[in-house]
Amino acid sequence: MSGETLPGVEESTPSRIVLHVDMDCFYASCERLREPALRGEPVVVGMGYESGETFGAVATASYEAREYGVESAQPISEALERLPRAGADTAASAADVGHYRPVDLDFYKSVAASVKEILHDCADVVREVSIDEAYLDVTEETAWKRTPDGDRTLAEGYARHVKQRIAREVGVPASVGVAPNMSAAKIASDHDKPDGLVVVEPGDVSEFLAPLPVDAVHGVGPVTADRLAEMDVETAGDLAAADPTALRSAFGSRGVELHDRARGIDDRKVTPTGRPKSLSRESAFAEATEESGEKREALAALAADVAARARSRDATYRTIGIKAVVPPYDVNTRERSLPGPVDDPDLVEEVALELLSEFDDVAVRKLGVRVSNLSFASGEQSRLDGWDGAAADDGAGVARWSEPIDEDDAVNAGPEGQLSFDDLGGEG
DNA sequence: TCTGGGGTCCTAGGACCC
DNA sequence: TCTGGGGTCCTAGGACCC
Repeated sequence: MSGETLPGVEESTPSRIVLHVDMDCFYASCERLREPALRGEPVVVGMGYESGETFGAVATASYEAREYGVESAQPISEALERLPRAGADTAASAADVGHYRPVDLDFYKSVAASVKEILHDCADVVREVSIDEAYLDVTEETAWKRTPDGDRTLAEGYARHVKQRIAREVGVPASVGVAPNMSAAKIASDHDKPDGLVVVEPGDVSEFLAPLPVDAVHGVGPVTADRLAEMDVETAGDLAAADPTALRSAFGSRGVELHDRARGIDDRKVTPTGRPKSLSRESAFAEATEESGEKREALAALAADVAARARSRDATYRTIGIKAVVPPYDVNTRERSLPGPVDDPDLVEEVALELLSEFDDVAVRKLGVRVSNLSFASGEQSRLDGWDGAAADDGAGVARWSEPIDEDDAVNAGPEGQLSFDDLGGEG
């Protein structure tokens, strides 16, 4: 029922309308965009994969490829066992082959930018979560009211409009979820992939969620799902009915949050995409290595890369860290904070190598470099010039600075933002 | 499931300060 | 001096997400 509030929940404002837009197997869709012969065929996009090779991991598998058991994050070698490569001289029948392509992130970003243009055109507030996913608050653009024939809500029509614009103007499929909050919208978009459109009206949220497996709730991963199962919590409905005190003692504040989500309660506002909190780069060795020169060389390259990326984004950093993954899979992190923010590639390398020295005598399978405690002190003005001012903090409808930069603060350059407006969309 | 890369948030102990 | 409490920062690790 339109406008109905959840039982027991004080709601002074009318229900919001949140869209979650999730591009279907986005990388594969992008490959099909420039190679239409791939439409309807099994497509596998591999990262670290090169044409004709067997190394790398699956970044995205099209739904056709998934039929063969190809999954995201799978080693390419394993994917190839389940779905041989087209064109290879295998014994497989011509019908049971897949098309393997290496990741081409620059191209995907260009496609994503077109999609995001449409999204920003359709909503005042857009939160871009990743290259292929975004939340839109469209409360101002449409309504939960039903159409005169009573068949559907205006919100559904609006969501269909967004979806069709993406399909028509960009040419890639999207699944869209519509609900009165972010959590439910996210689950709704996931509910009927690919090319889905699922609307959950206010008042129907708990009922919609109840039968779903508990890990459909955002924030419930394998570890939490196992622990919940031990508490006989298998579905979102079970979670909603669980004792919040027990959840808190088992999971802390997160437990309470998950309980709320399962009950259809999620008061988070859709806020524009913020600035990054950290920048990192990591890469795995073909096999674990103990050789010092190899490790140092790899780490130095990662350090240079991260530093360059920070500079290209006008970011300074106060903390430099490394990650060293030791077989079988022990993730070690070390970091060091500096007295003040810097933009200094040599220092990133120096500190990273110092931190690495602790791992001189052990074999590592993967290394990473990370900078954090970021500040964005310069270059904002020019970057804002391209902005049309449509996006806003808190949905207030105006772009604004929170406070003028204070000279003293600027000198001391604290880690937290001196400016509180949000970036339009990173490097999209 | 023996595992690729780029992120976010939370927790928890210790240092340090008042 | 063996001893209270609150707050913040730093570091390491863990869970989760796409």
